[in-house]
Amino acid sequence: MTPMQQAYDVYEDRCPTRLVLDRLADKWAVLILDRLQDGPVRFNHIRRDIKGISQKVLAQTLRKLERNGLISRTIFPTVPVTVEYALTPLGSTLTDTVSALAHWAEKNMDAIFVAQRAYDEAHPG
Amino acid sequence: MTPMQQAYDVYEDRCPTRLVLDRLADKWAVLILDRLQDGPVRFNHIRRDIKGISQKVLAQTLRKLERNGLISRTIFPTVPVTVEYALTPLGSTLTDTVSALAHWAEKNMDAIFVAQRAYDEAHPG
DNA sequence: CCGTATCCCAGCCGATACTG
DNA sequence: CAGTATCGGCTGGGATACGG
Repeated sequence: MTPMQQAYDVYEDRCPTRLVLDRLADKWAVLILDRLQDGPVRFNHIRRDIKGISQKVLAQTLRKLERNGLISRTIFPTVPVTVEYALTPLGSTLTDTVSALAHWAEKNMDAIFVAQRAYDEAHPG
Repeated sequence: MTPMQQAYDVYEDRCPTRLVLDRLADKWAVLILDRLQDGPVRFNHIRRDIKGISQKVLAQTLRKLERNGLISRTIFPTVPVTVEYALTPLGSTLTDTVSALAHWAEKNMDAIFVAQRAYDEAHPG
């Protein structure tokens, strides 16, 4: 049994890899992390930049990322209130790691699309 | 706008990173890929090793991985039939990349759990 | 041995409307 | 500006049963 499998048995739903993957799997999470790489950004600024995300889902996703210590939330008592989101050091190291995955994806996307077409032709219906 | 965001705009649901992430996000996918690292394995062998997965979900997940060219499916016309699943070269390079993520997760799991506890205490209810 | 067919439910996500 | 409340659709996954 490999470490990965053992980890899953031991931690069950607390397997570290699953924990991280579940966070990254959120439809907009990686995009949000990416958006924060250049520095702190306000809520509606993110909303405008990431086209198609709703207020609810943006708030939800930000909460999850915050709860896992990947981003920070800072409130400025202006009128009206201003809130800034930023990568934590932890979140910053994660985006570095995710970049490797993104590079793999870009490098191999053609191979994946070829495989998909081949599979779909070989399995009609 | 960063490359990642642009990629999302251009490819929409065909963004390479999302494509890969969606595959890895399947609850059992990474565990299956991990199980195949030592060589080809038969269906029920995987099922036994990965405790808790149902036949339906195992079959489903294997199909998705196969469609994306990450694993191969070989049928031996024995009686009863034997089927072997194995990592493709493409799948093998992906698991290498995923290992980096798994290492990050293990290395930082404590920090994540601390963040979660802190968040939950700061946000009761 | 290797699957598919069904039914069911929890959770994600979207749209819309409303508030400090 | 930065959210919450509500409703509703869709899909991933679990349980169970059946077929080649």
